[in-house]
Amino acid sequence: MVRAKVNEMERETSVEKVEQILQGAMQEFLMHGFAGTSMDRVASAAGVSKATVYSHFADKETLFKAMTERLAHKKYQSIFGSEPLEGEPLQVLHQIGTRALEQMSTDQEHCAFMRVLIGESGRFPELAQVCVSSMIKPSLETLTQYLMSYPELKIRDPEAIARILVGSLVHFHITQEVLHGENIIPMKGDRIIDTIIELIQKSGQST
Amino acid sequence: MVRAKVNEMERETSVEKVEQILQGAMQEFLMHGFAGTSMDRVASAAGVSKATVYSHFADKETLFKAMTERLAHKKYQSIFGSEPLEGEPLQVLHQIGTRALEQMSTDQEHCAFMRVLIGESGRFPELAQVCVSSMIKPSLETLTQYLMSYPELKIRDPEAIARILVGSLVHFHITQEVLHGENIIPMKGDRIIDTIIELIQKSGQST
DNA sequence: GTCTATACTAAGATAGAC
DNA sequence: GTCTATCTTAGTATAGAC
Repeated sequence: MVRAKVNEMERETSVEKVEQILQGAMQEFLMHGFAGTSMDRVASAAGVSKATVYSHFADKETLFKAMTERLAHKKYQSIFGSEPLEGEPLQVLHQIGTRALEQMSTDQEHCAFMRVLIGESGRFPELAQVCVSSMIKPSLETLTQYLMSYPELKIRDPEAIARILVGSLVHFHITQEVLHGENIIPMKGDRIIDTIIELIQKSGQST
Repeated sequence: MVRAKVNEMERETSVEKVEQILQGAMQEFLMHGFAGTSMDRVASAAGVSKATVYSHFADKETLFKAMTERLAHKKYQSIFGSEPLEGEPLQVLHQIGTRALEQMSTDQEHCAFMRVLIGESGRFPELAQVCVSSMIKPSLETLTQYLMSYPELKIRDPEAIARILVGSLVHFHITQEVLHGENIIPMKGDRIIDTIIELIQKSGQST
């Protein structure tokens, strides 16, 4: 009885440490990238000793991968995890776009995550693929499914439209916030969304 | 006379070295990022000693910035430097899109450059802005001007359309090649281009 | 201007005490 | 399981010879 309790507590303590380490790792890796991050700083940010970090993660690379995969899942949830919207399809698309832009520009973590993911994709190709599978693919599929469920929109290639929609918004985010272009090529994000919706709408009317 | 000649030769030798160093720096920085690159390897790749590198560039950061700015200019030229296309506007747009996708997917350097630029944009915000000014802004402006010069296309917001066009294609490149998603979410780039052209065309017909 | 050799610092990883 | 202290390597930058 007592023995079991102790084991349980030990396990919980350990889980807490792992959580702390992942938090600290996230903070440092997101800020400085893989090569720019030192294990000393990770340990310090996590509030544990460096040896403790190494007792839970074999090496820097393992820790980095664990951190990134967890974050990919979290980021996908934060954009597509909310309950599905109901209503007129074009209006729903408008809301989805607005919500996505809002999410990306509000969340500083998202900016940092994009930098690290893309920046390290050459040295960690499998990791980039995990993120494609767990974030981008489901996003595109969800959107495609939605578009296909409204034949009255008369969309000839829903997959391509989904890519155009996502691509335009993500690229807008990259130019404005990730690359700090807000003051150089200023623009309201709404114009992108409005224009795409307008294009989709009119393409359905024509012919 | 002789004195001038010697000066000239010295200067040329020096310019050659600078060129070598920038070449070596490009190779290393593009492959390993800023923090992941060592000045030893840069010197080695350039075929000069480390001290020579430091005699031409104050420090690692200065060298990195010089390399990046030069490359930004080069990349812009390679996509928008070719002579302007003539012909039916929608067909020209199609050619521009195809050429851009072709360029990006053929040129391995472009992939690496995107990784570094985005990956380091948090630590080098001014550098990212230089690239926005010298690559993205002129690209968008050129396209916008082109779209505006054909009022028969009946484009309501040319700037937004330019962003959608560029954004869709660049994001496609990012998902497929930069993030290695080709086998996870396969798609022919032509579908993106065809669909956008179709949308523009139909939006002009409608109403 | 360019090289070799080196000073100095920081980083990844581990040994050994508790 | 966790910590402090330490080993070892590697990296930035410079001094001094030619």
